[in-house]
Amino acid sequence: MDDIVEIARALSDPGRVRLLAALRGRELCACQLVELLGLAASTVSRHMAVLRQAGLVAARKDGRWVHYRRAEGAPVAVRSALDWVDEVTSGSDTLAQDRRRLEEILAVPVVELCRDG
Amino acid sequence: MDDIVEIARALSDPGRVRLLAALRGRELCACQLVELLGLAASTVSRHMAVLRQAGLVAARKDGRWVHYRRAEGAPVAVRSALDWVDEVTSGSDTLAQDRRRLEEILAVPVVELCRDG
DNA sequence: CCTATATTTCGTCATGTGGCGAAATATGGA
DNA sequence: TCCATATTTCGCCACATGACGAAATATAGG
Repeated sequence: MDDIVEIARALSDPGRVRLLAALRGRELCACQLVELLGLAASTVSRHMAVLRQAGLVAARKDGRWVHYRRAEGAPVAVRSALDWVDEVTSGSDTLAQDRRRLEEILAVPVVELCRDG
Repeated sequence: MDDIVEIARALSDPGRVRLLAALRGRELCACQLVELLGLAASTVSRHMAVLRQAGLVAARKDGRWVHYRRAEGAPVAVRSALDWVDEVTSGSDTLAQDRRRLEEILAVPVVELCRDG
């Protein structure tokens, strides 16, 4: 039961749901996520730690950058939670806006994005 | 998105998950839920208010008693959330214990249960 | 009408959470 | 080696949350 509660807790914040939605089908580095949410890097880092702790996302370190992606081969609780998020977030206006903003972010080289903010 | 977050928040407490699990396939009155969780009546009442606010359960007043049940004909977000809970809680030890305890509680007439606590 | 009782609301307290900036920790490159 | 920079950890503050008991609110029944 604790795992369900932990997963639900991870999903009980708008920022974290936006992060999960952004990570649908792709890998993003921390600075891209910071840019998307418009929060302090430390705050986003904490959010990602919560999502990782719940088993929803995985991290891969590549030099100075950390790339996040959704968990693969995760237990059923996690997988169905992610499916639930996808199913339910399809009609959200905020997330549609995030998707557009993400296109802009992805157009900028990562190095430049991080340096200039 | 707000609805997802609200649902997730409602599920992010062990007591509330236990309440939802107990309400699977049956209606229970407040005092039975109080007895099951072993918390103060006021606390359980607040939990039920949270679950109701999220659209996960409905209440029916019958004289002095209030009977709670899972929401029916609810939006997709709610229905799939409940499915997720059922899917994921099947192997929980705490909830198995709750089911046994619930059998005992159901064996006692409601009037007597409320009066004696 | 008055009492008993089932439930909710309210006030309070301890604890958890989300935000930030500053400091600490890597790592790539000069 | 030393510097720039990407990320995390830490300390702090404001606010949300969960617990309780007491008080308020129904309602059944004498």
